Amino acid sequence: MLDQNHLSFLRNIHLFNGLDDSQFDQVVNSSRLLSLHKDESLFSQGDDVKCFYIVYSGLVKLFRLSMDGQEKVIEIVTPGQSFAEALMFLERPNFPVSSSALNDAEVIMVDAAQFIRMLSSSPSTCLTLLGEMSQRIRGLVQEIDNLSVQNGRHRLSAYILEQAGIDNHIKLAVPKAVLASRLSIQPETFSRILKQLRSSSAISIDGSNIEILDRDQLEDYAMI
Amino acid sequence: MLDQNHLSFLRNIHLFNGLDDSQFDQVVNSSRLLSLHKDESLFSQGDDVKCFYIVYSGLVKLFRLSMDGQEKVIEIVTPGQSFAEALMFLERPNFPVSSSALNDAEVIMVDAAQFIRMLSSSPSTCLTLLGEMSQRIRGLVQEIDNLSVQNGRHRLSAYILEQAGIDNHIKLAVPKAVLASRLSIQPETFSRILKQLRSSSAISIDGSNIEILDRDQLEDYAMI
DNA sequence: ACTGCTATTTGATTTCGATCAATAAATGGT
DNA sequence: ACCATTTATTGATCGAAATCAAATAGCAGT
Repeated sequence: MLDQNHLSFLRNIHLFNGLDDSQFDQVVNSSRLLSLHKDESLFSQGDDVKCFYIVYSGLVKLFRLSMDGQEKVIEIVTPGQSFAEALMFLERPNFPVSSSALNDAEVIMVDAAQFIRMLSSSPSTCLTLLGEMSQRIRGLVQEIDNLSVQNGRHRLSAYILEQAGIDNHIKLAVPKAVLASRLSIQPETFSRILKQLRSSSAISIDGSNIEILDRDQLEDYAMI
Repeated sequence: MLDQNHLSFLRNIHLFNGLDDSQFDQVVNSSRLLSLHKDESLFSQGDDVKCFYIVYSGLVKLFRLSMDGQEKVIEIVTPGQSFAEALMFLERPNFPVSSSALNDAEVIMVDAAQFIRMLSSSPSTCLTLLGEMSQRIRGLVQEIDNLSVQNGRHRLSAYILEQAGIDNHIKLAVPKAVLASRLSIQPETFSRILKQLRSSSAISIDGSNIEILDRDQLEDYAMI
C-alpha cells in the first residue's frame, strides 16, 4: 500500500530519524495509506485511539464540536506533520477532537501498539517524541495566551506574519471561515478585521492572496 | 536537604513509580528542596530551564505577563504535581511562563540533565512521562476549547463542579482574583457571575466557601 | 453564458465582558 | 480593638465581537 515515495517520505519524518532499519521496517509494516476525499472524516471525537497519523498530501483539520453543533478548528495539519501521536500513551485513549480532510488528502496511519513496542527498544526515539510533545505543549500554551490576552486583530495579524515568509505574501489554502474558526473568530468578524488591516494599508487583499504592505504596522497590531 | 518525608513523598509521585532504587537515588541526589515565601518568584518567563519541579506543600502559580504588565494565570499547581518537566526535551529550553508561590510553599527541584540521563535506562519511565505529557496536552486542548467556545459563566460553573467533590462544597484556596485570571475573567466579572449563580440558587456563597445547591442547574450552565 | 450553490462581505443590532470609579468587606499587624 | 492595606463587590459606561439578516461575489457543473 505504501510505495517508495511514501517510504522515503517517512524516512525524513523527524519522529523516525533515530530508527535503525529493522525498527523502521517494524513501524512501516504496520502502517497503511488512507486516501481521503474532501470533507471525508478520519475519526470523530470520542473514538478509540488505535493509531496515529502523518499527513502525506492535502490538508487535514482537527476540530471540536460543541453540543450546539458549533465547530472550532483546533489545528490545520499540513504534509509532513503528524497528529494524535500524543494520545497513544493514555490509559484508554479517546480522541478529544474530530478530524476530516479539508481537500483530497493522503494520510499515513501508523499502528499505535506496534509503535509503542518499537519505542521500548529506542530510547532515542522516546526522547525525540518527548521533544515533539514538548513543542506541542509550548504551542498550546502560546495559544491559550493568545486567546486570553489578545484580541481578534492581534491573532489574525500574528497569523499573517507567521504564514508569510520573507516574500511578504500568503495564499490562503483554506476557506476564510475555516481560518476564522482556527483563530476563534466568527467569519463576519474575520472579514471586518481584514478590511481594517487593508484600510490601514498594512496589507492588500485579492481574493485569497494577501500581501503585507507594512510589516511594522502589522507587528504593532500583533504586539510582537 | 531532603528528609525522610520528602523521600517517601517522592516515592509516591507517579513519575517515579517505575524507578528502581539506584535510579531513584540518582534522581534524588540531584534534587534540592526550595522553601519559598508567599509571592517569592521561582523562575521567570525566558529563564533557562535547568530543572523541573514538584510541589511538596503550598500552592504555586504559573502565569504569563503581557507587555502591558497584565498577568494571566495559566495553572495553579498543588502538592504532588510536577511542572516544567515538559520543557527539558526542547533544544535550548526557556520557560514560557513565570512562576511564584501563592503562599509559603516547599518545592522540590529536580536536575533536568540527571533526570534525562536516568531516562535512557528506564524506558518504562519514558512511557510514564509520555503519558503525563499526553494528559497535559489533552488538558490544554480542553482549555482552548473552553476559552473559544465557552463563556465566563460556563468556565466558572465547570470549575466549581470540577473542584467540588461529592460533598458539593469547595473552599477557595486562593484569592478570587487569582482564580478569575486562571479562568480568563476579570475580577469584577467573576464576582458578578458568582452573584448570578447565587441568585439563581445554583450555589450559595460564604466568603471563600461555595456550596452547590443545584448541581443539575450548574451542569446546564457548564454545558456538561 | 446560465444556474445553483457556497463563500464572503456588509449592515444593523445585541450581548457579554472590560474598564473606570467608588464603596464595602476582610485581613493582618501593632 | 484599631488602623492600614488588600480583597471583593457593586454601579455605570464603553467597546469588541457575536448574532441576525441580507446582499454580493465567486465558482463548479451543465
